[in-house]
Amino acid sequence: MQWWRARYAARERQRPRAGGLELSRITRAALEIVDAEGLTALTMRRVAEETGVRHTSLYRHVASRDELLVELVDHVLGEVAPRQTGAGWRADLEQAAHAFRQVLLAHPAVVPLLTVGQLLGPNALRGREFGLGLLIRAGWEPARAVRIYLTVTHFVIGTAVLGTGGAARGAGERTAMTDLFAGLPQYPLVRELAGPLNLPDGDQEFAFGLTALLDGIGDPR
Amino acid sequence: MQWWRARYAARERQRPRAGGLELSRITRAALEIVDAEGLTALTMRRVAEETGVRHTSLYRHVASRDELLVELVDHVLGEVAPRQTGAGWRADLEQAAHAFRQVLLAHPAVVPLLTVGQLLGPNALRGREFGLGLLIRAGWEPARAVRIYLTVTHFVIGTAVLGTGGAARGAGERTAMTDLFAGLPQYPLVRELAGPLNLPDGDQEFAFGLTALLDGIGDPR
DNA sequence: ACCTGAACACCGTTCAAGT
DNA sequence: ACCTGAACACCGTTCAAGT
Repeated sequence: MQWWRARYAARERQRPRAGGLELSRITRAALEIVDAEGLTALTMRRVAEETGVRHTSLYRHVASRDELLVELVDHVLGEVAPRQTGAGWRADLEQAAHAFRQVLLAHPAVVPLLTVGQLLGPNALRGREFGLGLLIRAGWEPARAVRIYLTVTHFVIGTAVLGTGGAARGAGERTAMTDLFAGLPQYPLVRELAGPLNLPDGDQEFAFGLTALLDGIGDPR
Repeated sequence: MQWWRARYAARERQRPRAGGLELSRITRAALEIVDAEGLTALTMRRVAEETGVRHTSLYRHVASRDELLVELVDHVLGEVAPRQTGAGWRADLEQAAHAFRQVLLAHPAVVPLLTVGQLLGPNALRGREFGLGLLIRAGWEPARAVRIYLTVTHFVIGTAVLGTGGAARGAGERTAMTDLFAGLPQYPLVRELAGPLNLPDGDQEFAFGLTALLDGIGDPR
């Protein structure tokens, strides 16, 4: 998207009135709503209500609801704070992946939004720079570093988006599912393994997958 | 979701009038709309128009738009036809993963829907049975088989959902992105690697990730 | 430059009424 | 049992008018 270039330019034009609206207030209100009540609760009217303004005023700061969502995503990405462990590139990468995952788990309603477009906001780019630097300093050839960076990033987002969909199910739903399976004799394995299949252990699956992925990737050179 | 149990029951109650509506006609119309014009074009009014009926009639066959989406997802899953290669469990699993991916690529607008809930339709369960059978026959311990099956399945869906978001960008958008990066000196690596970072080679990334994943998983025992 | 009020087109869903 | 028509509440977005 060339959105971000236009956004960067639009922000310069902004000259907030004393006590008036600001983009950051809108984004913050949006995140609060979404954290508390999910994505469907995030309407322009609701955001306006929360920021003490009429909903049509929002269009002065944001071109559309979609643009608000893009801003929201990068705002959340700003919470990721990867650090160097001093224990080598793989430990650094694993630490960054876990830090990223933790932020996503803290804002499950935002996660689906990470899949709709490219992540090109300032915070997303900061993360890219960090990840690529890590891998290149470790000796990976640039093209390979890009591949590894994208693969791991997509793995983190992918497991998060699938986990939060499934994580919505409580214990009640889980037993209902086991009941459902019990009534389907045509799928013996599905039925027999209903327990582990329906256990929402996203963290273990994440750790298993990340380890396998990095084991398979190996070392530079 | 206990949806499916209710759905299975509701279908029994159905007694279609000659020339009347049928769930399968609704689902097929929905897929056509979504394939041609994307998910936002899939409104109840639009589906009704396509099936030659008033939009309120749809609620006789489907409880809500969400339920229509669930039916649509399982309908698409029905197109996946994994087969045994005779070249071992890993080849079988890779073949199934590719077959799954191909179906998802053929219906990009449906892909995001695979992330909203559990996949419990009849076609989804058929796929589970196939995948689990494959792994258990290969000698994997049941709990391990479940883990591997879910990890690979989630990998396929995850890369598809992220790829189709990025795949929307044409050549024009790609150069616009490279231009954007060129103007951001604070991210030297992002800037230097803009080419590979913005090249939409989802298939290669998929192959790379799947190979790494399975390499890392290793062999049974 | 920013905010407001009225208005538009478009949703999903409900329900009483017909056959 | 299935289909229809009218109606409801709720969206995102536009635009002329105010300060």
